[in-house]
Amino acid sequence: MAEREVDRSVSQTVKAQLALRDQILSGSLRPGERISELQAVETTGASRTPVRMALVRLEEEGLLEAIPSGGFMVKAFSERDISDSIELRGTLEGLAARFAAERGVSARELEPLKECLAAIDELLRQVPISIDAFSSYVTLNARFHALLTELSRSPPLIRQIDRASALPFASPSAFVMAQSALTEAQQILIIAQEHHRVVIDAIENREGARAEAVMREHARLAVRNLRLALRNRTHLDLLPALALIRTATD
Amino acid sequence: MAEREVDRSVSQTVKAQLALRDQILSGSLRPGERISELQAVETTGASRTPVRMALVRLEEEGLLEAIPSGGFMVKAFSERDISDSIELRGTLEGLAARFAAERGVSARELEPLKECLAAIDELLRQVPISIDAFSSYVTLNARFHALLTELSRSPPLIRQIDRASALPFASPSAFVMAQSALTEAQQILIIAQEHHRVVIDAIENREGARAEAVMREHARLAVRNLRLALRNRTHLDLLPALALIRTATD
DNA sequence: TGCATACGTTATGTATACAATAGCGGGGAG
DNA sequence: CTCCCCGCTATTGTATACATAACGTATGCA
Repeated sequence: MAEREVDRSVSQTVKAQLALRDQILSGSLRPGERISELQAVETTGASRTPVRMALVRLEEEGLLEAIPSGGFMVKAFSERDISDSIELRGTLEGLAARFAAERGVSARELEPLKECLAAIDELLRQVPISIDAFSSYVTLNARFHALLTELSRSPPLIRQIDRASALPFASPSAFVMAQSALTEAQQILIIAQEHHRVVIDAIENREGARAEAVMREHARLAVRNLRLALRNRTHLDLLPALALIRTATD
Repeated sequence: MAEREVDRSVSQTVKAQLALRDQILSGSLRPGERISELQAVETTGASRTPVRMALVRLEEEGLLEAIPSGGFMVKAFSERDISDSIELRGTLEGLAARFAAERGVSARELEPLKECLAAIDELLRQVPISIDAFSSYVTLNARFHALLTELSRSPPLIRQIDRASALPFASPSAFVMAQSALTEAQQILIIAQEHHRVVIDAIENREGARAEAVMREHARLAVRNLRLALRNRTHLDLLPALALIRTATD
């Protein structure tokens, strides 16, 4: 271990996990490909023990699959898997929105969400939206959804939604992007923004059923757009997550 | 490792995971208590590496919580956490039922579910139900729910439901039991059985919305019964899972 | 020529040794 | 008497050595 550079600021396990996840999502490791521990040790700089812990975590996270005879391989997802995951996440977010509405949320708690909303409005104002602005949108959208989830005040639900979001394709906005050119995508984002606005309103007025319904519709919109996107296959380069789709069988 | 008895039929990691889960659910390890690796090594018979892997898996499973300064502790759950988890699971099962209904299921696939149903009917016929019969019921009920989940044909959803069920309190029937004496519990089981029957019927007739609704109602019933059960505190000895409730704050 | 078996290589599963850190207890000083 | 600091101990994080099983290849026999 003479030349091994050890970064003590973060644990080796976390470092390995991040590095491996990166490799998977960037496509360096292809779906179905077996992950060699030895190779992972070389590329991550950690030793076998933390690498193995990282592999276990990534398996639980859903990115890897255990091979019966031993070791792990990168999981492959069908288009159906991905659209189901989006709907799944939407269903859970719907529950979160309902919990938030039923349990009551103070105006102060809604503040950050409204700020988020305003920031997104600002981004969507420019037509056509720029790539940079779109990238900001993705971040803000993720923030909005995370904040919304928090409003449920339900740790088990929040945890589960995190898990469902772990697979990167759970970010609906990225798929919207895939659909077509930016100007067309923007129209869809504007509809999505409308959903965001409605869910806030429903929560404010403590209308649980409406809050839930709109989040589910929100996900259904994302699924429809994913379908279209995969037909068109434009801007797919913006979607590292789609590198995980390799299976033809559905 | 002279005296170490190694059972080569299952991996040490799995063995350790099962043993630790058992200790947690049986209450040998109390919520909030730190799990010592060394101690776990002694009680499980595996060495530190597989024990650590097991701990990571149990953390991902939700039974353990990582301590910032290192190590793991047994997670504690509030009553709210548990009822939310039941509702969460019911929501996911509702989605599964809807998928099954919408995507279509052959009569042959429904066969095992109907057998399960019949077996449960048989058990419920004797009044009052015996403890043994109740125990069989728990098994059969779990089987029914697992089969139903499978019908969705959606690997991501199935996976997520498994995760949501990992926490043992997700088994609604066990909570029903907690409510009161067996004869009273039996009445509730009969209602639950009616739900089972309706969901099968809805799936057969491809009524997605109805299938989903009944599963959610099924979960809501379980939540109501949990609330009652915790007021009455009878038969709690049948509920090892409740050993996980320790927090007074909700 | 093709298949089966045996051997070797390689990778994973397991165990343990080593390193570092956090928590605790004791002792000293204010 | 109390509080703070230093050092020790116990426990986790990391690295590596060892065991074992699987896969591939080569060789021999049918």
